[in-house]
Amino acid sequence: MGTRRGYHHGNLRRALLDAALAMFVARGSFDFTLRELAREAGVTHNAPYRHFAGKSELLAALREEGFGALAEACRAALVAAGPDDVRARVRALGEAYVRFAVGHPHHFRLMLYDPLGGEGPAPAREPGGAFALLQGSLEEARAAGVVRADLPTREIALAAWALVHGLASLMVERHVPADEARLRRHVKVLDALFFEGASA
Amino acid sequence: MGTRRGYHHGNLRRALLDAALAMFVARGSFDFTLRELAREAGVTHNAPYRHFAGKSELLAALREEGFGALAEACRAALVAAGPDDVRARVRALGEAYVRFAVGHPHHFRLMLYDPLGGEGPAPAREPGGAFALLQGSLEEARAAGVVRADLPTREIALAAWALVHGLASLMVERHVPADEARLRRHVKVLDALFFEGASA
DNA sequence: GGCTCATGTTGACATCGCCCACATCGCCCG
DNA sequence: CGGGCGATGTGGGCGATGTCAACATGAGCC
Repeated sequence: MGTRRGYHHGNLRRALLDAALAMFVARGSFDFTLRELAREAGVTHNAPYRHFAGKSELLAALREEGFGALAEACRAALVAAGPDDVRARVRALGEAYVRFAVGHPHHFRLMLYDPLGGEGPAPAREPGGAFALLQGSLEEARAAGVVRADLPTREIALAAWALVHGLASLMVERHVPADEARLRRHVKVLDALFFEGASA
Repeated sequence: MGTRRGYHHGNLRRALLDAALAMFVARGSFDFTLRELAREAGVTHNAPYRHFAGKSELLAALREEGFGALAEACRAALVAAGPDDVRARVRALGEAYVRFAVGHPHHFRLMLYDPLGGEGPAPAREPGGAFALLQGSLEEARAAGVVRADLPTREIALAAWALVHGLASLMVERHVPADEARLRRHVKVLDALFFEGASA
């Protein structure tokens, strides 16, 4: 990790982010200390301030990374699902979303846990474009005529997002055991709820 | 608030909890300080330790209260919905859940945000019995024959919970604007997804 | 080769969490 | 009714933290 060669570290920013992530994988919480990260990186207690204005800014950077990773996971799931079966694409998306959350619970929590910005105007930031992907896939599916026709696409998209995000959240917070079987069943339910006819 | 009459405060515990709640309504975060709460309550920096072993224990107490309040809100919604229309009962539950979250975002966040307990065995704590209520209502509905028949009740219950919890979470985290219209539409979607035939 | 600016260091201060011993007071029991 | 005891709050202290300001170092560019 913190293999510095001389006076300068080389890539302290990265090292700090990694240390922070490792820190709250070890504990369950985000209450690490900046000085601790500095020590971990082999640097004095003030070096981090050259890269982040404070703890909150460091967390924001991590959050950003998390959003990126989630979006990437979703895109990867889409290409893995192939372009043909629009219905399978939606399922793949939902599954990837939950799987990311369960696989990176700390990142997911952090992303979820923006400090509320002080009640200001709603930022309306969305988790890494995942919702846009989902909405797009649902539009494909609708165009293909497999989506149930009694609800507008926009509402279905929000419901699908909530369904998936809800399970992810419940599993990450361990209100529901995060086992594979449950995940698969949930995706099937999602399929049954939003699509018409038997699943593939 | 902190109207103490003499050496003793009278109800410091309550005062501290209220102060803590007020504190992260003011800011957006839980990073208040115990000393600050003590000042707010008009006692010295060590008095809180007579009531809570530390900050985490105070937060746990608040969480507990939140769970209680949520369960109460759900029960109230059930009685308000009346005993007859089992389908309306489910809708009322979902609506109450989201409404609670939107109405008490800090409490909801706090409840959501259990420090992960250090990766130990899943506590499987459920948000104030809300899930049990939902499951019960869905069983009523199934017995009445209004629930879609192609999915087991257990799965439907989990999906309904996820759907509702997901929207609550998305709204609290402001990924989705928390307006009334959206809430109502979402409840309608929930109804359409899980029940058969047109809604009342 | 020297300048400059980003990066890291050193020192300092107010504050925090938590530990200690001590003070005060409500309340029970004789 | 009065003494004592346990619960509650006080005061002081220690190590650690976040953040500020001044200084040191060295990489890159001319």
